[in-house]
Amino acid sequence: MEKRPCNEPEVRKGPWTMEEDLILINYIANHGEGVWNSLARSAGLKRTGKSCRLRWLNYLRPDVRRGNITAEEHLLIIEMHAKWGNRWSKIAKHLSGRTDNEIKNYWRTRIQKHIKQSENFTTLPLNNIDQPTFTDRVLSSCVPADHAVSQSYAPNIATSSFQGNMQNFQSPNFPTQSNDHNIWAMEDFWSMQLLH
DNA sequence: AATTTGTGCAACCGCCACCTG
DNA sequence: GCAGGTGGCGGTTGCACAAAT
Repeated sequence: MEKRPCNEPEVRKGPWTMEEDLILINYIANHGEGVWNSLARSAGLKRTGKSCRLRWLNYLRPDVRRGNITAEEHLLIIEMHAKWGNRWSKIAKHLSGRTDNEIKNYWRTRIQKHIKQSENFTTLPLNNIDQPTFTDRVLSSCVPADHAVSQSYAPNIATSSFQGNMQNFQSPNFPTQSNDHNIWAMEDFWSMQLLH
């Protein structure tokens, strides 16, 4: 057993449970946001204020959108990152319902990875590059629409038992498939982003 | 079928700026 | 002006799951 000073409150870390989510949502519904440390204490959560704030802003807020980044959002992220660099919160403000954390993850896992791959390709002698194959790689490596729909869509919220417990709580809207309208080819994105 | 490797993402950490007494 | 508390931000880590072997 770990020893902890007896006057130091127990602090939970790691993944949030459904019960904790419910407590936080209900508390905020009744008392509003703000002063996160005292909120955590008052709500009876064994979490830091920071942890509560992060959980609320990134996952529990009713207006948070999760799931696939649309083609339009993808373009915006690239444009704004070119303009502002890693100012994720600033970028997130221009993508309604998206969080800085989500954009940051998206950039690192999809876009940055792709750019690295492309850099490796460009270091090859030109006559070694099979152009169609290169294009295929670009197309397949980072297509927003290829995300599994709701692949990780707020699993706690998505469960029916959770929704059953949540009166007056609107679950976030699923983003519409970008392919339903406005079809973009990845060449459009990367020609804009990589070639200048 | 079992194991290893790669990937995506939720959550934490550390730093800094701002506010208040 | 200073110290302590708090919020906000970007970077990093750890874990679960998928894909490859």
